[in-house]
Parts: sequence; structure tokens; C-alpha cells
Amino acid sequence: MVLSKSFGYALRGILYVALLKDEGRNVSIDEIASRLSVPRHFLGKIMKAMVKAGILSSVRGQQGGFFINERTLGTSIGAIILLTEGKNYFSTCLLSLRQCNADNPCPMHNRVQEFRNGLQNIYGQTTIGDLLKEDKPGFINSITTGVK
Amino acid sequence: MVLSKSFGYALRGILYVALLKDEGRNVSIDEIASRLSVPRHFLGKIMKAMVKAGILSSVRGQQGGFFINERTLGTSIGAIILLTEGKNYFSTCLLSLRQCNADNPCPMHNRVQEFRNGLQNIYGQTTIGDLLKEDKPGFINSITTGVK
DNA sequence: TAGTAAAAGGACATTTATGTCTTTTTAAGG
DNA sequence: CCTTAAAAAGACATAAATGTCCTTTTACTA
Repeated sequence: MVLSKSFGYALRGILYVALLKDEGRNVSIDEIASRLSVPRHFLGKIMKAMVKAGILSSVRGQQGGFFINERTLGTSIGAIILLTEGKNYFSTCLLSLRQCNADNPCPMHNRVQEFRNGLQNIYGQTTIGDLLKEDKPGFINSITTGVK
Repeated sequence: MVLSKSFGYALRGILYVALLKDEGRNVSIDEIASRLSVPRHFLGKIMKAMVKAGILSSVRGQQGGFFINERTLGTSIGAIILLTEGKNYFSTCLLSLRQCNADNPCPMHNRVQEFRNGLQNIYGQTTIGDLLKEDKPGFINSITTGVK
């Protein structure tokens, strides 16, 4: 697959929390999971990972939940990919070869590198805050209708 | 971006057979699997799928094995991706949203579409024959050293 | 300070991708 | 024919990703 389901859940989850940033409340995992139609406990683990990575915050207890912190809006999509897909996402060889890089390219390497780099740059430059700025009327809807 | 192991096996398998096209013999699954260091039976299924799709040929029995046919060299990498990843590989939404296309784009869609299209075009235009033309001394080696 | 609501944590279950083994079919060669 | 070597087919096994459930910790509230 292009990106894992975990990535989609993570991005939609953090976006949902960020979208509600002016409501002055913490957002519970129950609310997020039900609005995004995503498995509650699985999402919980992913949100927890983002909290652990410091790009989102949470508090336990009554009135607890998730909320953005000083890093959230500046977090790049690439950082979330790193979290869910691991550090080799943009460098794994397309032919599953051991050694494949600019010095020792596989038969596909040079042909696609330009576009892989382009994608990586876009992902690295685009932040949660950037996506929020696109907040058109349909934006919330566009993240709440998940696939399957 | 990031393709399955099955795709890597398929491409390396068909390339290996194509590379030996002038030897005037059929190439057995045992030879391919051992040269590519790929699971024999798993590779067998993938090769069979390519035969079924008509982009490669095979004969059973003694002296049997795989060999290229009139379509092999003109087969695009994209066609093999279609076989191993399914028809939605280039159109699945990056946020795992149900509806995401040019008319109804998700927050990421427009930002990455240029590069996704670029990749898709490269994959669609590049054929097995094109890769063969790169047959430098290290080419066979470059497909035989698989990862993990 | 007891009750409650929330995240965190961990064990278990299911599904999908990957990998292995055995049997069947088929063709060539003696 | 009979043996042999090969792909094809299908059953089974393992690993990784995804999903569910239960318990623990923590903070608010009454």
C-alpha cells in the first residue's frame, strides 16, 4: 500500500484535534474515533504515540483528552510518516534490493528518484498548520469520511 | 511509493528470465528463486500470475520452465504494479478517505498529485525492454541481491 | 475522599501478506 | 509405456498489520 492505515488514522486524528483548537476543551478518544469512524482502541495507541513523540498533548482523568501543543501546528506530514512508517519509508529500494542508492542504484532508482524526492519534500514542508489553513466548509467532512 | 515484496519478486523474476532470453532454454523456478534468493514457492505463485496475465510464458514437464513471449519486453512496470498491488495503487487516498479525487480532493490530494502522476507516468512508460537496455555489467547482480 | 471519566498499558483476536509443503498435471526422454 | 523433471494447484504455517477487550493510572468533581 502507499501509506499504512495507521498513518491515515494518525493524520486524521491530529487534524481533528487541531481543528477544534478554539473550543477550549480536550477532545476524547471516543469522540475522535466515532467522528472519524475509526477503531477506538487502535486509534488510542496511535494518538498515544503522537503524544509520546511530543507533537500532541493529552491529560488523563475527567475532562481529560487530547489537545494541541506548541509543536502541533508546525509538525510536518513527514514527521507523522516517520512515526507510523518508520525511517526507511523514502529510502527503501523499490525492487527490495539490499543496496540501492545514488551510488549503487537499482534499475528503477534513477527513473523515479526525482518524484520520490519531490514527494518527500512536499511531505517535509507541509505542516498540520498548513492543512488547517485550507479550512473550507467541507474540510471536516473530508477527514471524517474514512474508507472501509 | 513503497511497493509490496510481491512486486519486487515479480519484477526481478521477469527481469531475470528476460535477461537470459538469448540462451535458448527455459528457466526453472528453482534457478530463479535460488539466484534471486527469494522463497521458491511464493515466487512460483507470482510467476504463475504473470503467465496467467499473458506477459510471460511457461511450459510444464521436463526441460520446461519460463520464457519471454511477444508481450514481455513491451510490458510496463505499471502493468506489473497493477498485477501485484491492484488497480487502486495510484488512486488510493493518502488520508484513507473514501472519496478523494480531483473534483473532491482531500487536504493532501492537490499537494502530491503532481508527483503521483509523475511516478505513474514513469511506471507506465518504462518497459521491461527499457530496463534490459541498461544491461551494464552489474545489472544481473543488481537484481540478484535481495533484501532480508 | 469517594466516585467517575478519561488516557495509558497490556493481553488477546483477527486479517492480510508472506512463506512452506505436498499433490497433481504435463511434457520430454529413455 | 515408464521415469523424470518441471509448472500448477491447493492446503497449511508464520509473520506483520490491524482491531478488540480488560485492567491500571490519573485527575476532576461532588
